[in-house]
Amino acid sequence: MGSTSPSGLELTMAVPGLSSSSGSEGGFGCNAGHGSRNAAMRDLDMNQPASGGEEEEFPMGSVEEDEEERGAGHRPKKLRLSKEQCRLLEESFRLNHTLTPKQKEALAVKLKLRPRQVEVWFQNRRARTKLKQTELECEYLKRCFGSLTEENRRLQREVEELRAMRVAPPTVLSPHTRQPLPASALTMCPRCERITAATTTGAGAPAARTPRPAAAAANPFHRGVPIRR
DNA sequence: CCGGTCAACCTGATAT
DNA sequence: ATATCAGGTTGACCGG
Repeated sequence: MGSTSPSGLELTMAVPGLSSSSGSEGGFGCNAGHGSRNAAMRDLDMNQPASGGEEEEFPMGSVEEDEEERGAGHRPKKLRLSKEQCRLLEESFRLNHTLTPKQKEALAVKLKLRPRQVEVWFQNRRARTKLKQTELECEYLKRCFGSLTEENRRLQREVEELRAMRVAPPTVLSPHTRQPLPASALTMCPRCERITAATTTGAGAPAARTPRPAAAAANPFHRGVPIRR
């Protein structure tokens, strides 16, 4: 739908290429919710006894009022936290994702909320942060899967081509004995792209090399991987 | 505390 | 302009 995702969650993700956000902006919902949700509209909610003009810092209707409604058997009208309440909650969440009972109490007093409401807010915030993070990880893994699948397909094709070509492995002579080495004893030097005898001492001393076949460019032996048969 | 869920509330799109 | 709808957000609750 049209709504831009408002969840400006601060996410830390152990996923390459997905660095966590700055965390400075936005926070979780509240007035940031639904993109352009304007404050005028928002704070005319049940929290506000319709005070015109400037936003009230901590709209009441949260602490005591809903007790009766709860008793009456239906949910109390939904509380909407003010910008300021959200800001403070976000701020303390940034400092700490969990609250000690003392902190909870203090924050509740400061925000004119019940400690239970503060507690619930933190629980929801943790849960939704985690959810968002999981979604990101999921996206990342999907991309990984995609590129690995593609790579796999490519390699399969290469194997098929190779099989079709039926190329004989190059003959490499031992630098010591001047006798042909078995293919299993050969590796491809990734640096110089030469086939070397794996057993050769003296780092990468290039072995005598047979001339490249015509299709050298496409020669799959030149991939920097050990050559096996 | 967490995960799942409910339900109030909000927004943008579309129909009338 | 207004009503309606679909879908997203978020405060609250429940069971484990």
